[in-house]
Amino acid sequence: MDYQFKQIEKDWQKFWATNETFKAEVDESKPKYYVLDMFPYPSGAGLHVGHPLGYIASDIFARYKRLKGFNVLHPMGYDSFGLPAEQYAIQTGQHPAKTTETNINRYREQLDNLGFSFDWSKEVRTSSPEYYKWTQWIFMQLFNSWYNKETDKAEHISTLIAKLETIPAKEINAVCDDDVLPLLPSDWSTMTAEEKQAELLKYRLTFLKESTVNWCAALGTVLANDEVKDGFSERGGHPVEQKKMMQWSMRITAYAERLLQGLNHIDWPEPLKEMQRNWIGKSVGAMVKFSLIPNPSPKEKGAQENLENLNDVAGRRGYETANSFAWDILKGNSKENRKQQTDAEIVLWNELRDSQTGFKIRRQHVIEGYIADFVCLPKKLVIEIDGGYHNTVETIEYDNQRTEFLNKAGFQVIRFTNEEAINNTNKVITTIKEKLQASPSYPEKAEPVSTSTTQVAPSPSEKAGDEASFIEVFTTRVDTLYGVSFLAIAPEHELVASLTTPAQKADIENYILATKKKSELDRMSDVKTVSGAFTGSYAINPLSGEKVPVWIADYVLAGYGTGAVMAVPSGDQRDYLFAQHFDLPIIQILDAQVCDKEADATKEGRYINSGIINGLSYKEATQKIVTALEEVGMGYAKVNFRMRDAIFGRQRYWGEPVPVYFKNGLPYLIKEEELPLLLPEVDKYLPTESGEPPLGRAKDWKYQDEYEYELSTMPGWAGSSWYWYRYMDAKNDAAFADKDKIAYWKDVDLYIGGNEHATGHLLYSRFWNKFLKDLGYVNEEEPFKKLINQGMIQGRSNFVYRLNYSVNNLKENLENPDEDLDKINYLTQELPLVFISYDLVDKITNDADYRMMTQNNINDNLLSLELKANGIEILLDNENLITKIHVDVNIVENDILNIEKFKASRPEFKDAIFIFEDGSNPLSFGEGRGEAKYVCGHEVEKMSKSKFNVVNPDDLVERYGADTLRMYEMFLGPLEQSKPWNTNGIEGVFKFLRKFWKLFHDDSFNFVVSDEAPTKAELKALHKIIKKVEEDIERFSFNTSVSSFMIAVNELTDLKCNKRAILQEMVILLSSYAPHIAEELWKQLGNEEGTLSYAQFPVFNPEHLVENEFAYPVSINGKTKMNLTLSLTLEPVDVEKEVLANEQVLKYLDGKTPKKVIVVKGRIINVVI
RNA sequence: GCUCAGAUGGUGGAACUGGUAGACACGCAGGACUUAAAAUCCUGUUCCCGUUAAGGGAGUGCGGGUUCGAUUCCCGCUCUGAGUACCA
Repeated sequence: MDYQFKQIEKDWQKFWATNETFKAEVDESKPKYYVLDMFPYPSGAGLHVGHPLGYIASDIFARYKRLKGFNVLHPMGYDSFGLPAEQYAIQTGQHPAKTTETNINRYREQLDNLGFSFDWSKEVRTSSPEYYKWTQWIFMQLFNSWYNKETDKAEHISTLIAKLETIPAKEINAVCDDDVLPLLPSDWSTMTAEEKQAELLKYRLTFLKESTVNWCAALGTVLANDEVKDGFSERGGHPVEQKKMMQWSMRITAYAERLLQGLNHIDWPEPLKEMQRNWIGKSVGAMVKFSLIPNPSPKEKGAQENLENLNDVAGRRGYETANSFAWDILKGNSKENRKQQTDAEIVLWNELRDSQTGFKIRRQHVIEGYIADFVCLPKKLVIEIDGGYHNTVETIEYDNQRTEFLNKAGFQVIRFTNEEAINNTNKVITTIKEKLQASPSYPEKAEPVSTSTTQVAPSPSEKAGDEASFIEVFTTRVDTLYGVSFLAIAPEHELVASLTTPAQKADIENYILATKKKSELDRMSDVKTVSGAFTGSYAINPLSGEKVPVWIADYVLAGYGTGAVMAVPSGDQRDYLFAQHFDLPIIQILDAQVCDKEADATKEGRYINSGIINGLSYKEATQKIVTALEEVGMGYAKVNFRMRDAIFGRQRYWGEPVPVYFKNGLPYLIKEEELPLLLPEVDKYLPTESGEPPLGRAKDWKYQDEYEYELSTMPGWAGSSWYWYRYMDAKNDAAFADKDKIAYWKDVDLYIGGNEHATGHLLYSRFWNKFLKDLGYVNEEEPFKKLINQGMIQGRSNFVYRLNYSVNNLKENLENPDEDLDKINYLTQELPLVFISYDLVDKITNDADYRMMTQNNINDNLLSLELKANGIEILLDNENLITKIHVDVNIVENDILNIEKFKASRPEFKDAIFIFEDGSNPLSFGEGRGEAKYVCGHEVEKMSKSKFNVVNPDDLVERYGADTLRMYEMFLGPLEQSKPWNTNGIEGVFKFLRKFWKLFHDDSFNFVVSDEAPTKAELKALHKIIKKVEEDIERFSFNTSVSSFMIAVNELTDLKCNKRAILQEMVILLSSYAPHIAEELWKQLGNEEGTLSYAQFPVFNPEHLVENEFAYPVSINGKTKMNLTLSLTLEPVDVEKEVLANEQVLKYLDGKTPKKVIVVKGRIINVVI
């Protein structure tokens, strides 16, 4: 019989399932090997042709390792909690468990179709209670643990309590929240149980904390940072906003350093490791304090706090802000000022008080951060008396700004000098009276006290008295400290208000406003524009003592480091641009630095202009500066991480319930024996009316009928962060996996999956693994020793090109317009669509003659004589000539459209006509005459239903069989490389398998294998492929071994080889790639059924490849000219003699003597002339 | 912008430590078998010059370099893809 792949594949899939051929149990006599695929989320769409790529590769490897004598664990399961099932549940009311079950069954069917050697007895589903019981259990362990920096590992919370009982909390070296109390053992002992519980929460590895989260209202859930793209949810593209919520978090930051270091010891693709490094974002640097120079106007100290209210007074509504606090301070200041009045003020006050002018005048009155000497509110007139010091350029400038500001606020300002007020009091009073009378009246407004309290107000201690005396910055280049020419702080920085001098108030205010208006997106896309504003304040460089200005700039992020940077224009490009733009100094600090055009961040050379480090190198300088800073208490070395703690709660139904209940607002774990905490039933999968998560709908769902359970569920990554351990012992009821089994299987030797998990799953998994190791439950520091990212399979879309035309029905030419028009409409409606072959698209677009010819042709063929007689004409639409339409790739073969199927695919295509590729016959009807073909265009796009480019593996299995599909997917190219799917080459692989089958059978398909001894050539062909396949699999180069198989089979076919000694070995070699056909032939060869999977991989014998002759390529000056067959026993010297004696070579030499002859034995000969 | 990966015929790709570039396969062209089609088999297929042949020349994104010899190593550039986003 011919190669009957359908029957063969069905039979063997059944055999493997019934006999549990691939069941793996602990077997100390064999070395273990663990091959794992990143487990799938069973979506409703099923598998497309891209999904199995990694599974096929891992399956080949697993089967290969079995043949090599390893005990292979190769399991599969489902990450079955997740959003899509829940979305579907919300839409249809179906329980997500039900749809999940349906989807899993479909996945399983598709996977079974491909002949994978999974040990299905170990299948897991994260959504089954037997599984999530242990996810909850691990959560409880995390809750009961803290991170001890001294031992550098997680420990049970009891060791922390023991410490709190004996030593001050300050001496405990823990990773914890910022706000832990500085407790003494005596404090701890007097605390109530609840107070203790509240305090311990700040140390636990999973903890409740108010966090800013990415809230997606449309999805009704919180998203992780990596689920948000440009302010929109990755899934569904809904807007995401920042919202403060009480959230469960995981203290992954405790492991930042270990997660980083671990990367150096695992065999993962470099880009993936790089992504994790970036994500962790370690920067080694120093904290440096810059002292602030007190504000130039102590009189108005504190006034600036009220800055933001300016907008209200000026009639512009700014953002809401709070400043009752500032108001109080200012009032305090103004009272202070009244006690210290100048003589001039006293004189004037005597004339102005008690409405002597006819208007009520107030003195030392606060107007939006300024204290006016006198003011008449109903007339909005300010009277200022300038003291003796009001004569320098600066103070004049200052006064002008002050006037300008008050004008903006709607006030008129008149000024008198001290002298005028004292010596010419009457004249001054008259002027004031005149001014008052001339001014329009305004209703007197209430004192401007804002009531809003949303803005974070600095704490009182920061403001009054010791108001921030320094700015702290984080820097990774502390060696550049002498190159600092300004400080830049984030516009949101808490010191902005107090640093701003009155003169700069308007500038700063406008800048902050402008910054706020810019959306996140603008700020990201508009990186190049330099912007900022000067606060008017100065700070002091702690080592050089230089005075540097403090600016605000939006390139400084409030959320990173301290929200302030020391700007070194010579070494940092952003600082450089900023300095250039605002004309700030650029100080060169290294002799090797070139910074006349742009910043140069070099660490090379010796320091200049750098005080104590002049002449030193980078390393010495860094050390010296840190030491110097530490000595004066102005800085210290510090490591910063970008990674934040992971938020661990989702306001969702379809996830693991958190095993926690609340008593008096504090969280407590349920008892371990109460696990699993089952997901309760709810009537709807939506939030409650009060905005609580769906679990809030569960009826009578209370712990011990009394206490509220936690209502959020765990995020998608919870279940997948430890699943590889569950596979080791999937059914265990007493532990997440048995200790002995964990000790045997250890870790995953080969992990294959897509790189979309780079910073999510793979980081969290490593974190949980390290945690479980700290507690002694597992033994390996890293869970996935080797990891391969399979490339994405993209779609390859096909297109047809519709020619657009219109009908010109010369209505006015008709004899009987109404009647004829009906007829015409009827007839023209029948006109078919016209499609033009892809290779003619350019021609018809650019070639007017061809276009005209085509139009005539269409007219001739499509219009009846009657219509033509009536002046009806078809006109090509030159404006919009061609419409490109996606066509289902499944009715296109090698870019040639199957016209029959195309016509049947949609009613409007039924009568379509085609302009075929041959062009000689520009318009062809029907099925294509003779050789005519309709060629489709193509493009690489995402594989998706809407693009009609989805290829379903089931269809290909149906047509060619699983073995062919498996080999073809590998044949497509290197596993790691992304590539578009194209079914075009699959025939070649199918032919190969049939050819292989034929080696065992005669022309009438009778099984004919001979027991004769193989020839030398046959052995050579065999051992060549043994070597090649072994090498290829070991380096995961599956595509090249498929080619080699083809070469081997071609060779054996040419040799007409049907020797058992060769073919049986070939069967074993091929069995990991094409297991079904191999099993069938193995059986036909007379072997026991099912033993193939555990047969011995053929042993390579190099003797069979030894040659005694070699056809040396001979090059003249490096260009290959000819081949020369010589014995391999000849040494280079003799080879050279032979070469130079050769006639052909002499011809090339053309009488010249070669300068040099290079001979590489068994490789090449090169003659240099 | 930064980081990483990549660029080879009409197409997918091969060439592993520098040693015959284009293996293997698809497609295409021609042929055999067939009443015909499918299937199968055979031949050719990097480009250019040479009618055929013999033969010659160019050629692995571009420009240089190292070398007897470079797809492979080095320097500079262009383009494509991925990740990241003002991280101090």
